Amino acid sequence: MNDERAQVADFARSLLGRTFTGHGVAVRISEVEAYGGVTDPASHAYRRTERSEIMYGEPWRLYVYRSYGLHWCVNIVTGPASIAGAVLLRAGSVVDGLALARERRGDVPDAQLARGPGNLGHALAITKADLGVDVCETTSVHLGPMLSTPEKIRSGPRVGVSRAADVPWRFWVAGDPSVSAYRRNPRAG
DNA sequence: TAGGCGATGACCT
DNA sequence: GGTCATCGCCTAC
Repeated sequence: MNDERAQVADFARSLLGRTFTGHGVAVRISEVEAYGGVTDPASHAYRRTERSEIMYGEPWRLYVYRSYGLHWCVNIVTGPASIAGAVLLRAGSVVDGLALARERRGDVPDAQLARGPGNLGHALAITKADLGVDVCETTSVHLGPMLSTPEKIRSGPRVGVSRAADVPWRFWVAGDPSVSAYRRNPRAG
């Protein structure tokens, strides 16, 4: 089981530096969080419900959910299906479609266009309509190639989760200005 | 069927 | 540093 959990963390790290395109805007991924599925109390897949069902299926699918009624958060299902792992895309820097991203996000500094999971989803115009798409297919939402290997990857506790908050499964590119600030969930103890 | 709560972000002091 | 908007989903009744 530990090996499978390590796979999810490796998957998360491997996404850093890759591009992710959503409806005409592309970002270079700078921050992610890994969720270990059935063995991870912080994961939506910890309980198998209709919503989390997609994480028990094929890897490379998009899992989109709404947070606090306002924000769309973007996850990539990693597999293996036996543990229902997924990786949350938390932040990135816009590398293509800058004008469109600015239009969607309004008057904010470029480094903040896709800073934080809600903002990233907004900049890429990801909604529930994109739930379940295969990100390896070159459609309006897809995962692109590695732009450049990140020089230094750092890790730390995940942001905002109230359970298993001390598991260091947040990974980010050191020094990247688009990485969001760490904030601990007040319920995490 | 009702109530509680959250993998957030923006704005306030 | 603290507060709050806002609504879909999950759980308990």
